[in-house]
Amino acid sequence: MDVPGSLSTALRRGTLEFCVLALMEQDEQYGVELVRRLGAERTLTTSEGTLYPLLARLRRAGWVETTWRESPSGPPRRYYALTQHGHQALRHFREEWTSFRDTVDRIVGTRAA
Amino acid sequence: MDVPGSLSTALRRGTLEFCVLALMEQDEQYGVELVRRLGAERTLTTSEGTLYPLLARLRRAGWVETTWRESPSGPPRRYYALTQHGHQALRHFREEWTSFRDTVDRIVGTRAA
DNA sequence: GTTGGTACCTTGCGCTGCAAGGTACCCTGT
DNA sequence: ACAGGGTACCTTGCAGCGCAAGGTACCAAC
Repeated sequence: MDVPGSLSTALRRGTLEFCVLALMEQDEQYGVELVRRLGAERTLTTSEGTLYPLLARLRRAGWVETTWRESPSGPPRRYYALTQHGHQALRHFREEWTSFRDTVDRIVGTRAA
Repeated sequence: MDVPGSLSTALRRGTLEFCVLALMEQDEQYGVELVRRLGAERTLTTSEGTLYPLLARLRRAGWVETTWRESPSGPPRRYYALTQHGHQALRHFREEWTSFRDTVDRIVGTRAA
């Protein structure tokens, strides 16, 4: 499928994970809310089929902890919050991303003004 | 393997392809030379096992054309040059990348100064 | 008690980067 | 002539991630 969005799809790889961490940095978040917030970003729009396996990986990596909480209306939600390792991973990503971004900008000639 | 480079590995996905196109934008290039030039970029270092399949995809996509040329010393080289479709794809990527980059910068808080 | 909304998760697929391995050309030295 | 090292091309099999599609379950309202 070469739909226009497929380019973004490839770009998301390896980045989405840390965007999700960043979204949980301030306050704990639950799955559907994360899908909604990512959906608000054209280039990060994704589906539950992507997000839940991703969240499971974050849990297995020890980067997030989860807590079940009642919902004001509807089934209970599983809330995700960063652990210390999660904060550390996010810091590491920020360095790695900055370096990567600058390199790509230089090579493809899209350096920010 | 969680070697430090594995983070970059994931980031490369979907970007490396267009960095290669950009490297061929001015002058035609051959495989080993591309590996060398990418190797000079810490965050883009890759191997022939990555590059040759990638170049084959670019050819199949009609983004590049190739020409065999004699080498001053050693076996002949296959040179790659962008087609019109290749230039178009690169232009499209520049827009997509810029948008993606800005979104990630905003969300993870790494906006360029 | 059925319908619609919310919320969680899994399965199977395709694509891409990688390590490792393989083939072949060319020059130099013996 | 031929062995060895450098150069150059390419393939195979594996692993990881995003995705579409499908599945389960809770809750409120009618």
